Amino acid sequence: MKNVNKTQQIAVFKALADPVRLEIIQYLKQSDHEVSCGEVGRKIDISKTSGSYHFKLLQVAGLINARKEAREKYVSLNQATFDKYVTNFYKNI
Amino acid sequence: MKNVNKTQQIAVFKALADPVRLEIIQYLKQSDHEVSCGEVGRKIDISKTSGSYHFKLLQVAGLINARKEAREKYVSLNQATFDKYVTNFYKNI
DNA sequence: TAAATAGTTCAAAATGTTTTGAACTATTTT
DNA sequence: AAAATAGTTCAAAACATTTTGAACTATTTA
Repeated sequence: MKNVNKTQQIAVFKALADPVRLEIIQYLKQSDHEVSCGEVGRKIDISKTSGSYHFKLLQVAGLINARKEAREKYVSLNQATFDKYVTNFYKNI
Repeated sequence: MKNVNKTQQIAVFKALADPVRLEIIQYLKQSDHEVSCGEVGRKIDISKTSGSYHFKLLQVAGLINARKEAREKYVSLNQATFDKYVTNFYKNI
């Protein structure tokens, strides 16, 4: 695999292989600006503990950018990771 | 998600989220012609039971085409599925 | 026709992931 | 200062995936 880290490649696909996380990603894409974890969690109706778990996984995979401001954590999609590990996956195998 | 089946979308990412299956896919891509399950299994050194399990998952996800000829099963990548569910994923969210 | 080969199926064991609730930290509001 | 809000951490429970070996079917070779 060209230029990609195999461990991250698998973390990316694992992160995408879940309906809750796909909903999160969907919401973040259509928001197209930073939103708080709480806002996302409310919209897709998951507990805050579960949200915390899923946001962490997405973050470790590099699929989201996260920034903590005071009490709140703001997240947005990291397009570069999608490009490198998803969009260009087939080409780079 | 535009034009994609959510259940298949998740099956695709689950199928890709495993090191053994990534090796299989890698081998199939560089072979660029049909190869038997046995040949792949030998190259990446997995038991035939395990191979059978992984090839089935790839097949159910639509990522490989499979054809049984007599004793042997020949497989190849299904590029259309990669295009639709992986390469175009971000665009279609 | 017996033995070998390719692959599948099944159930059990081993591993890994996700959800839950309680307890926690840090910040903001009353 | 107390209460409320946003999010994290932890351990346990619930659930899902993967590996293993034995038994099986079907085909080919000796």
